[in-house]
Amino acid sequence: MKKLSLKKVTSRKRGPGQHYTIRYADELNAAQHQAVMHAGGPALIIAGAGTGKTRTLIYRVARLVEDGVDPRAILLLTFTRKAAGEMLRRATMLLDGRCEHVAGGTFHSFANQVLRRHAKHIKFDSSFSVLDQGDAQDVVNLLRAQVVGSRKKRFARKQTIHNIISAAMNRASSIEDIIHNDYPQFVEDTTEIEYLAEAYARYKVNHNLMDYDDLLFYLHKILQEVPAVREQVQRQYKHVLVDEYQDTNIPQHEIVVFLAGQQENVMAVGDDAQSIYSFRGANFANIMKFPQAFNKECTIIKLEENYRSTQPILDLSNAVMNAAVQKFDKELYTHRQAEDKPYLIKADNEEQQAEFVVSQVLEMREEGVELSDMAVLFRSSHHSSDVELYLNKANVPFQKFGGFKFFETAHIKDVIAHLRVLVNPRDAVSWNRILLLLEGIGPRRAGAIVDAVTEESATWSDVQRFKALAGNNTSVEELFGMLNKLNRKRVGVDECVATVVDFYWPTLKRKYDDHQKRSRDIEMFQTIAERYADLDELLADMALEAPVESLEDVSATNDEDESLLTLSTIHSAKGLEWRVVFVIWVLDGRFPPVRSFKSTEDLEEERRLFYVACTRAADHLFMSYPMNIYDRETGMVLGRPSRFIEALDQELYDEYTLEFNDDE
DNA sequence: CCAGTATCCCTTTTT
DNA sequence: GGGATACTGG
Repeated sequence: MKKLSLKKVTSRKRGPGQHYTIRYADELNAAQHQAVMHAGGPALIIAGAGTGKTRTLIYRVARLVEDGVDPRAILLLTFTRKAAGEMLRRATMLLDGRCEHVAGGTFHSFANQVLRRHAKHIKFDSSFSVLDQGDAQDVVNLLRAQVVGSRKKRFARKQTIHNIISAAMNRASSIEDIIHNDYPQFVEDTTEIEYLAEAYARYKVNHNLMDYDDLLFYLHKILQEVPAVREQVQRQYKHVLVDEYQDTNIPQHEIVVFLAGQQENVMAVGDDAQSIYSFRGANFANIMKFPQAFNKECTIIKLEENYRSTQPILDLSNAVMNAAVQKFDKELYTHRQAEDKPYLIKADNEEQQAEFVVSQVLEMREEGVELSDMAVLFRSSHHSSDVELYLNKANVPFQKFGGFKFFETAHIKDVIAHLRVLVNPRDAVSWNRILLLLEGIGPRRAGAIVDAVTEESATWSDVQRFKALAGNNTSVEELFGMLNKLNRKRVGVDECVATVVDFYWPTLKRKYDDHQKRSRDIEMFQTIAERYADLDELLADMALEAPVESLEDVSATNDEDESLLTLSTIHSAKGLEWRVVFVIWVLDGRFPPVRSFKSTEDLEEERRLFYVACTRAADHLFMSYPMNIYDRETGMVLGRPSRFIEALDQELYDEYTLEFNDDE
């Protein structure tokens, strides 16, 4: 079966294939090898789950570097920072340290880098602040107040308004269309929302702020409208590799086309069956249209052999996708046989489901499976709360991905807001936030001070003026005293953060009953902040590449090498794999959720999400659901397994109920 | 003008 | 369980 290949031993002549240290042909299958060796021009790799997509990208990076391509001229775009870091680490292990210099990261962090360098072309200052989701909503809320006053009826909430504006950007569509299609209940408010969208855009320009969508929008704009920047970027990157292409939206797709330049050395990797980000404007049709975007002919390569999962797991996963409305032209196969079929576990209630997961995890650990080889996956981040509780009880260390993030908690954002005004004094939202924390300052006085302090001619030393605006409130004086001190003395990041934390400490105690727990988070933040030499960089990273772990694991990870169980939303689990995977809450109404029932499109996205969940498992797949759960929204009593499972041939899985054992 | 409380509504996934 | 809003008391 093994192919023989000729290998030159002594030749040091330049040219492809004559000086490789890695035996590509032996270590890759034919399709992977073709992708790795692809010389240049556009290429699309359609890669099913577990078919060695990441491996292929890594080997390609190594191959390019071995062929003498400057690592800094290779750009590797991914969706999560986790994925980018992991890939470069593996490439470095495979080849050598040269791979560390490969340019890479998420679309957003790449945009951030380019835009800071060329900010003047789009009339921004290079010290612009990046707004995360919550910050962006706060800005919208500030403007919303102007509109809402004149209305009797309930007006859309800040989150909804921001979602609409964001959806219009990401789908390259108009506000009107988005409201019409997705938010019909706000059709009469279209004019106001359109006005708010404009006001929001203006506000961000005036205050030197960018949200996530702006990063992509302005990168797109600068590449389109400023030839000098476009050509410079195109010269810099000789090869562009994009992972998870099925999750790109229209602006991202166009950015990739710009980056490709004349040479069109761009390789996109993705799986149409794993498109799970349509809420962000991604459309799996994008990946289908990819080949037409270029002048040169696009090479298309399919990877279909799965190296991850056993055949029974693949059989079930394939069956899930075969029932899709839009069929995908792909059937995964493997040589990994096993007798163990996926398990479907019917629990009486939520607690029993959680107990089952924990006891099964412990049992597998007894059998020698590391905790880090196991994961519990779920549709929505709050689905894991019972499991978390029981894991804590049983002293099982875990880390959780997805859902609410550490840096989005109120107290951390409070501290960050103080730092933000130091870097960007025009950041009115942060000013507003920190002023409202002071005792005796409400929306009115805060607003007056924000106006005064963000004026063009304002100087912070004008403390008495600000104090007067707040009815001679002394805490205003203290705040400005602290900020002025930091502003004058160019202190290090660590000292700066320490000063702010000291100042914030009494507020924390006053505002939160659980300040003990929260102060530990703040200590954690300080530890992270100390690693930075530059405040700008710290703040940009907090919005763009903040660690995704939530609080729980912070206490759990004290022990460096301790093996941790993973809890994760399915979205955050994309691209990862574990030997043992639990998918919990596979209850019709939770997964898929009730709200997706009436739309075929939404249901199909849920189906793909379910497919992603199942294909994370290498050896064992446990799916569980509790019986008889009441749904407050609809008043329905839910009790059936997910329709994706009910539609399957019963031969594909084994069904179990739970019995109590007394030997605990 | 601020702070505290009561009430109603909505509740996904990520950069 | 959190956010927005309305109302009350200081």
